[in-house]
Amino acid sequence: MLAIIVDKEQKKKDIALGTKALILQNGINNITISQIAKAANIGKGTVYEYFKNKDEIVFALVAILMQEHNIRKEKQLSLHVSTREKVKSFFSFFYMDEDKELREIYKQFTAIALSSTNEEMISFQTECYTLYEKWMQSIVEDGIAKNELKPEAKELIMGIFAFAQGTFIMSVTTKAITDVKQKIDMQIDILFDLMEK
Amino acid sequence: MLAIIVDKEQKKKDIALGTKALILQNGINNITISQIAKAANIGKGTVYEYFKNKDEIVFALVAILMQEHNIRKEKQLSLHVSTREKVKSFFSFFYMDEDKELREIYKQFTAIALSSTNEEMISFQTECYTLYEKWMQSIVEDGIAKNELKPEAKELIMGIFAFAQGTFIMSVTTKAITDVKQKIDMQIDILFDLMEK
DNA sequence: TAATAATTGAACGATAGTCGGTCAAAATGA
DNA sequence: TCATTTTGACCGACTATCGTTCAATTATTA
Repeated sequence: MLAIIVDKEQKKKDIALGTKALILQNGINNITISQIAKAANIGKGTVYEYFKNKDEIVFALVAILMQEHNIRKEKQLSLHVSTREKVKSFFSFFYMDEDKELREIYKQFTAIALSSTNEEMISFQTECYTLYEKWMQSIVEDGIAKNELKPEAKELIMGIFAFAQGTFIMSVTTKAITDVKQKIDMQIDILFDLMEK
Repeated sequence: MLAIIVDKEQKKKDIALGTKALILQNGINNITISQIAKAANIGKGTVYEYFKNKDEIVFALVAILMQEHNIRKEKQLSLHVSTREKVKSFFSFFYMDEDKELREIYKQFTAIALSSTNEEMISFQTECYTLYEKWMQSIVEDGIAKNELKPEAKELIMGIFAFAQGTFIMSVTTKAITDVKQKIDMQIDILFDLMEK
């Protein structure tokens, strides 16, 4: 009765990852579905069995890479001891060389998320934000419990998240911000100097 | 020698403003050049006499509206006395109802700026950022001179700019941030409580 | 072999961008 | 003043491209 059951989710991942290099090099807006199909070794029509359109491929790709990133990040965070270093390490995504590719995909995804109003994309971003919020809060609460930080720190910390996000966007869209690491680290240092007991 | 001399810059503005409603309602990606031409009461070919593509129209539009906004903002800022209120007022762009339309255009423009690498757009954004940086610094230096603020404030303030930018992006792309005004005002209040002498 | 899943690329439709031509205003000059 | 020339502005039919659909084909399993 049943024929091959292809693991649709796995195949989606394979296709998305197969087009990663192409998307990184040219940007999703500068490549065609035919190119994508060729890169993923499938027919043009097959692309549409798995994705509604080009944007969804970037979405799938960012979701895959983010998930991998989150696993790495969680491990990375556990390596640090001081609250300040944990927080700095958390935001290293925005400048570390090893995350360069993900940043590029994330940039393109942000552009898509800003121009379309896709409920799934919003949910995904919300989930990411909520996860990071959870991490951050546990880091800070830990710091407060250890008597390293003033209680006001809790409110400020999520602000750093928005700050880093904004710094990243501006580093891409202006010439005013060249050294993202310096910018983020400095802000964290100033805030911690104010927040520490 | 010359025939009809149309003020090209003025006409560009007229066309861009003529399509404003259309772009606000549907988003630049969901309208055609033909619709744009019709909205601006010109032929399709004429659009290309003034703009290279659709994205450039959004760029022109955001530039026009930003300029107007900056004039309004400068006046607005002069109405406040306390440094804290000046800073709050500066960022009201991100939530005030009167700036709603500009925010929508700005959102679409940001999406474009993130996906294309257009030197003119980058220059424009850099100029805007530089202008705001100048304003901000003069506000803060004033506060420091009046002995309202600690000298560290200078470094922190531009951080609020990135913070507001990031908050705006996240309010659009997630469900996690609903009240942008509350978020921004709160952050400014906490920071000022720390920065004030 | 039958039934269904998966795949495919040719065909379609939409549209961004081009191009040759038209027009009217301005410049020329007699 | 007025005929002629020049030129900028405007336009929409046309073209090439590309996203998307779908009928036909192939692969797989029972």
